[in-house]
Amino acid sequence: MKQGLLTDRQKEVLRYRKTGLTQQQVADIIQTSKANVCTIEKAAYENIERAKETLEFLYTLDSEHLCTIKSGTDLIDAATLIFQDAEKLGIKVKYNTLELINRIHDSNPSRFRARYVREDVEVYINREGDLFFG
Amino acid sequence: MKQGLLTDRQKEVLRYRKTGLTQQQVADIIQTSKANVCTIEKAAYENIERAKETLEFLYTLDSEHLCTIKSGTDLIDAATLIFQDAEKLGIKVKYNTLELINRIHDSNPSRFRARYVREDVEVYINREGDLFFG
DNA sequence: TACACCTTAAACACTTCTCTTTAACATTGC
DNA sequence: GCAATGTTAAAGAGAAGTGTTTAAGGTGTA
Repeated sequence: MKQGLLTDRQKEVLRYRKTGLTQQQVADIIQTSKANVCTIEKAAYENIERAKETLEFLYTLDSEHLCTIKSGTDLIDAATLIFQDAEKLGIKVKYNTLELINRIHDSNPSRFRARYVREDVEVYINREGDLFFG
Repeated sequence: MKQGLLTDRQKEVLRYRKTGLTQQQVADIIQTSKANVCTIEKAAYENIERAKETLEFLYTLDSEHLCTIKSGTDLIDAATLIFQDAEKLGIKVKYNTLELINRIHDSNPSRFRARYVREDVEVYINREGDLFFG
């Protein structure tokens, strides 16, 4: 079984690139074309994305769906909604309003503009009162 | 491109199993053998491991290993330990104790129960004092 | 012992990923 | 313009992962 998602080739490229080398320089070192370095690097980042998505799924696995924050909602109203729905389930949310709003926003900043939600956000909660946003 | 590392089949099995069903019951529902459910479930957990290893690699790419927080440690003691070890390396941690505890906890809430660590957590630090937990 | 539950190994068809080359296109800075 | 950097698409060979069956081996418990 492969260790991690990244191949040796992909790690090699990422390490060299991290030191500041250009794709061409890396290509010269590992004896291939710069186009290939680009492809390998891209595949590596796609794998990293997939790894993140996988762990997100894990979080939602021991959580249950709490509510959906509809597009256009004000973040402050969203927080109120979350507290209400959590209370219905008898779960105490681990965060206060300010922390909660920051957490929602940080989960994927591009989904918000100013205080407003731009696209539906699914909210999950576990028994400890942790929240996840999908 | 597949979304995440897990196949639909693997997620399906994990979800059913999470509800408490036996492998045989899941097998009946998804119309296959219990041996196959076992195989799929195992593959799913291997994929989850690989996802974790992948992100660990990412952290280590521009960070170095700082310490390991042992299972059973109190989060407050963990924070103290981190500050001490960072000082040994001559690196100033970017966070105060409260922020630090929140960051550790948020890195993967399921690894904690109340103030205690449920499984070992690897801690990485970079020259800017950013912390990562694997 | 018998039963329910879980795990493992081998084998197979099938699909997907990986690395590679080649050739073209986009962006930036001189 | 042109040189350097990075990106993309198409195509192919080889490698790796997936779901499946069958058959055997564990573990725990009534």
